[in-house]
Amino acid sequence: MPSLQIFNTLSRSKEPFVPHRPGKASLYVCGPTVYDLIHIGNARTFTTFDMVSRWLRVSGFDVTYVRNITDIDDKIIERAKEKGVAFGELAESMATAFREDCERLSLLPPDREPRATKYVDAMLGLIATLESKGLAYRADNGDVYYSVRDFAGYGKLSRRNLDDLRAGERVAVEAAKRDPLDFALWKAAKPGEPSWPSAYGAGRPGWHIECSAMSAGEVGTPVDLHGGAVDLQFPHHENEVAQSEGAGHVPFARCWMHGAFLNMDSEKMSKSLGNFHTLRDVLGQLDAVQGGESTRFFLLRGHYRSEINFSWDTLADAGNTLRGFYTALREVPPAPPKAIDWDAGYAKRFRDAMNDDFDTPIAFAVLHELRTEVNRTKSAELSALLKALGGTIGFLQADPETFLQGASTGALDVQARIDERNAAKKAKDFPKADAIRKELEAAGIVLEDKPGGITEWRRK
RNA sequence: GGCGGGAUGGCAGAGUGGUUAUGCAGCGGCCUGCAAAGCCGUGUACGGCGGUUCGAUUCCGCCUCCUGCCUCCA
Repeated sequence: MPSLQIFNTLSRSKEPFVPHRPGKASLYVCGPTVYDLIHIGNARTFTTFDMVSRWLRVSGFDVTYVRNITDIDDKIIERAKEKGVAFGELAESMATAFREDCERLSLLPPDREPRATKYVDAMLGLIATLESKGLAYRADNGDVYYSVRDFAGYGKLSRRNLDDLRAGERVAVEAAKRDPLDFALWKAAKPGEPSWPSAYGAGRPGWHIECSAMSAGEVGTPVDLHGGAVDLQFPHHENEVAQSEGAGHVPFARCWMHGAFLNMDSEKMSKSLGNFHTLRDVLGQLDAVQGGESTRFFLLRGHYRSEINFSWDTLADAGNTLRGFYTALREVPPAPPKAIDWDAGYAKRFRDAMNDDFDTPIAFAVLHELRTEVNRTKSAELSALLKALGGTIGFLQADPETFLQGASTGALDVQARIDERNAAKKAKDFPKADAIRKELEAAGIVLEDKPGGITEWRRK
């Protein structure tokens, strides 16, 4: 049986997944900085790792999934100031919004969701260790920096040569740094800013140190899998490695996973380009019942290491495809669930695809073939298998009728109109029956006459 | 300047040295009072130029174009 293979950024190749402790799997994902609502690109990354954590569990691992919340950071301070609220208040409200957003996409809550503000002591401990090893220094401005050139392995994750980097090209270099590439571990507090007491004076943690501290604190080192989107590869993850391994946690992570971007019109989303959608914007345009899973499907039907392009058309396309699955489940009600036999047929092919670096496009192709066979054979067993396989990565668990009928039809009493139409049909008044069909279609409702005089309906 | 990803049929999206996934949309057929759903059938697409090969979309070289990172970034 081919075991799970994962593309490791460290080696730039697929490797068998072998956790540090047999049977256990630890997964640490860099979570949101809670200064604003998440956008559809963030949603892609979190959905990817939700899929990963589910598949690890299905594969039999005892999984500990950690996804932190960064609730102290420059952007939070800045945004809170603009809004005239305490930084903690803003962080709390955005964390709540994040939780709601995750639910809409059927993201399971992680096992642990540590917050940076609860880890300040651990971060300071780490900084002290780095200082004692000569890897950190206190600068004249009160900040504490990591001395990048003193860590021999710097650049090994992102494959960068220190001398090739163009530090300061886009952002002014802080004058207090010994080397432009050094990064802040601890920032001295400016007046009015939130701060914590420390041996370096009042201040707050730098951006990268929290993940080093929280990962080690929650699951120890090495963590089996550490994930995020590609943009975190450098500098964030590179700096995490420098901090943790510099402090003696070697290796910090056994396998690094990086998800590709979701683009807008083939370009990276960014606020300055104005091509930016929050997840809420997107879901707000979609059917309230179908939108969440349709979006999840849209996000996972491409491979996680391939870029995907956002457009309303492809989103709608994903929704159509998903409806096809639910139609099959409606027409052929699944038999009671039972354990999946992974050693044969569709399940084996599905598993082999997922085990090949989470190849969801192939996995869905298998599901499509299974769907066709369900429709052809009307087998309740196969229908149950379809639902079960979909369920392993968080799909097809809704009631088919509920899903297909979508959100509220408002004041329209669909069933009353169907009854009227059926009466007309019985009286052979086909013009009237067709008029009712057209009227409902104009309202976005499609009627499907079934044998035995039953009429079902669904959202167009 | 350094390092990286990619160009596949109308769209989305895999994969492979030769039988060229899968889906959505379209078209034809069956079914239906008409539809819808479903099933069946249908589309010889792999950026350009060379090379290796009996044979390349798949390997190699060059070129063109798109795109990412180089301390805000999912």
